[in-house]
Amino acid sequence: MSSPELSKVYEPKSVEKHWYAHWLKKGYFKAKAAPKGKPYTIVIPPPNVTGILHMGHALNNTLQDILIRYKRMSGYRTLWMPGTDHAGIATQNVVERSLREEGLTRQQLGREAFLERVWKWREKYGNTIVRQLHRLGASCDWDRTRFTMDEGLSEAVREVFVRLYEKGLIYRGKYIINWCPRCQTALSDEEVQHKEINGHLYHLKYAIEGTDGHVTIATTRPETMLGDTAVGFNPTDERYRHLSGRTATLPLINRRLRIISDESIDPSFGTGALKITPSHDPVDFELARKHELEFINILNPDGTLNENAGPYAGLDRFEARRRIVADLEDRRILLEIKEHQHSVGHCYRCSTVIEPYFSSQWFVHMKPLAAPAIEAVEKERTVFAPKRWTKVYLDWMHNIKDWCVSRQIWWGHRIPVWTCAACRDKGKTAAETVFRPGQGRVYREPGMIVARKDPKACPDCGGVLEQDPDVLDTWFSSWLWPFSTLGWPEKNKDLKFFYPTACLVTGYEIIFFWVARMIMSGIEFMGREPFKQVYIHGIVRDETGAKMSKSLGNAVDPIEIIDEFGADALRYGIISITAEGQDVYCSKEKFEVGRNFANKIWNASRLVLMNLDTRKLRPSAVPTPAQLGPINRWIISRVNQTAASLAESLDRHRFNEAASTLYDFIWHQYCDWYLELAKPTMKDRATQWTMHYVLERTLRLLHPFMPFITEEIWQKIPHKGESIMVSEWPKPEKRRIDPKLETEVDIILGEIQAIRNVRSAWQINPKESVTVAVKVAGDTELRILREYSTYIVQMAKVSSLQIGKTLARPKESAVANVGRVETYVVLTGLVDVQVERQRIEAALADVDRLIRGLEGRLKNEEFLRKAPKEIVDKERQKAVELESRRQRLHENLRSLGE
RNA sequence: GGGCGGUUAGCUCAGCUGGUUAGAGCGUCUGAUUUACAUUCAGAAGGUCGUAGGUUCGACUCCUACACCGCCCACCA
Repeated sequence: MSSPELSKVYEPKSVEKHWYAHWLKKGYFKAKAAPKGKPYTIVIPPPNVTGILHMGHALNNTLQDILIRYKRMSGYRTLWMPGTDHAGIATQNVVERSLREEGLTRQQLGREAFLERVWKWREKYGNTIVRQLHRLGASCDWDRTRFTMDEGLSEAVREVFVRLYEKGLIYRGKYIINWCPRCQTALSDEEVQHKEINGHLYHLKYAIEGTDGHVTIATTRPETMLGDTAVGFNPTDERYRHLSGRTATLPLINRRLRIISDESIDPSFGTGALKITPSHDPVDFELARKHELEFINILNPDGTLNENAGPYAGLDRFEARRRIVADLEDRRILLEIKEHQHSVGHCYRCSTVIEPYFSSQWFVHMKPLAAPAIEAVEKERTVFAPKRWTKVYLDWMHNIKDWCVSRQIWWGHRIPVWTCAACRDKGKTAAETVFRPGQGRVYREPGMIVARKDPKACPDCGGVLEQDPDVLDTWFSSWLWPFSTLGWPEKNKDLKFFYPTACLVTGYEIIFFWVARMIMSGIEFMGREPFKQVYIHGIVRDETGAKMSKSLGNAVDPIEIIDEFGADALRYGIISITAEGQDVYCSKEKFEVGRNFANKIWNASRLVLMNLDTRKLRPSAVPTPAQLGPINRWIISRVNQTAASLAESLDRHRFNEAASTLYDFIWHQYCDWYLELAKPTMKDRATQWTMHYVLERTLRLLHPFMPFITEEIWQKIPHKGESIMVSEWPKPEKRRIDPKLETEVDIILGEIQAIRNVRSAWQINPKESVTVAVKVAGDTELRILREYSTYIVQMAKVSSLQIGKTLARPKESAVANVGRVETYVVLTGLVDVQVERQRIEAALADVDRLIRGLEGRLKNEEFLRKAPKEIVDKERQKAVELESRRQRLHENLRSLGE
């Protein structure tokens, strides 16, 4: 950079662009495996290719970048692995929407042409989020960017499918699954969001064949009655026992229904009698299997009713509900409609009400995979932070269900299963009816082939093969992310060096979807859990607590914040409000704090640069302690103390604490106190050396949080090395930490504040100097105050300062008490006795209150006996101090009376 | 139905293993400003830490119950 001068206000835009390009060019983000190095790996939670950066991403990625930059500076071989996720359903939806604007459907286009469109779409828009991450300052190794649909990762998916299949953990089965009629695909249980809905409970009367009687059932979905094949009740239920073995008649279409009894039916719900719809309800499905009932599917994949619905065929499910309710009412079959709140499943991608749907799908049997993953967390080989998520994880894992992995969409990894129609037709039994997953037996169907490489023809008969039309759940590729991105199944150096990763940073909404499954796959395929720590952060919400979303229009756009305030301000702002694991409430104003902070740092640096004689300053020529003097030594001690507490905060993932430690140090200690104290001596070598030492160190400490501004300033002040981002993380220099000195300086700062307080209370013009007398109790204070008196004079605008142990209170003076020091500020002609009396009395009341509390404790035998000695001593000392202050205040009051 | 998180200054939130005179930012009020910064400086006001019990020498902090807000899980036909 040419000119060492800084502009008056920090302008992030050009700075950010310049340094990010520079870092990229220099290859600082690149990770190289080196057998002797210590690895530190983070894999990015791959954002959807369809995604645009929102505040959740900003938080998630800032956290990762802080860790990575911190560890990089600390000497680790860091790899932050980036990439994106093909997001099957979401991406397909987006592309279909754009097709619809052209009046087209994917079916009209056909599978291949549609997929071409998706790839084109991804070429055009898929990089948006990556570019946005650049603007955030993310130091990912971009050359390694992976995509879940690229060649290598697709190979990993195949390999995993086949291995699991060969282990007998993958099978096809006909089950009730969750069906989204809009996306027209199966969903896993995790992809269903349950919402409380105010619905209705309909009581319907089913006639009993051969009698005049009837049975009344209750249902929330009356349209499903068309799929009923039985009626049930609890065997202990006296009301219905007489119906055992009889037959009921389904209204409207007069189907004959068996009447069964089963313990699982709750007699206290509704009427105690249950209509059984095996194809459209998971509970009924189980009952039907047990009692060997008939399965009747009444739905088309798009949610309309099919030919089994008789007169209602072709109607949409909700329209059918209205019509059926009306018809039942007409025929006096509908006895009652009750308000009824219940939870209804919705598609997590499009919010459509899902239907339990009977169909043939591929499943992964999870129990055997879960067992070692449970152990990994129980034995703390993988640790959650905050800890409470451990239980959430374990509960889910202990109750894990088989994973439905087939999706009836086109965008995704095609299921590597083929069927030879000829061989299938020759086969006699359907193997799936006897297959038991997890028994070490491999699932087989006649004519079925599962293969790593696309087979050309049937290996048995040479006949034509047809591939399963379905694709795999997107999470079936994401769960391999920590090792598939490193080249697995190939064995290579990177995989060996960078796996397992150090820390996974993510939000709690994907613990089941992603985190748990990665732990399982990591152990299964790599033999080791994929990360040592899982840091779970909160979700970003708006100021009313609503989840931010584009559709609600409440989203604060991170890119807008970067444009207006700068990336560092965004990063600082979002981190400063992130208490461990707590949700984040976000509004634009929060980022002003970050901008102001950046500006403060900028201007402090300007001041330092304006005064620094960069030609004469030799950072290596350390002044002696005597040359430095107390104030320089104080700030040097402080910065090292700050470095120590910062490292601790970071290691414990207390990011907001780390942020506020830096804020407080830079703003209040370095700027407000040190630089102001140092102003008169800024041309001195000791001060110059100190200003620079502290600033340079501070910039490095701050760099992981605010990478751009720190690089910009660092480059303009004397420094060692070519970039702050590859400079060394400042370890605290313990020998420069001096707690005794800090206590002394604190007394002086308190003294200055006390005088300022008096001045302000009496409205003394800041330009006017005051005469001050300070009475101290002991020799220590006397020494300290004398030693630092020039600073008091300077900072509190004092013209004459008297210090002594036996001073009389000057006439017409106001008094301030701090610790064991009493300060008189002369206010000739200003003192209003009444006002001063009130001030002293207020202070006295305060002291009295504290003394009462202390005395209570010190008179308490048990306290004296049971409390630790240090605490008791501390309290005693406090009591002595407060007592002397009380006396002084009383004296002050008396002297007012003159 | 089970579980989790929250309830602290007007607002938004820190406060980690019990011992401080309970903190910050924003907002409010008082005052300042010919060069580091008004994206600023100095000072101030403002809190019975959701409620009720309990443990303890000592509770914002630990325990129990309750209330309200939010979230997650569960086959509430």
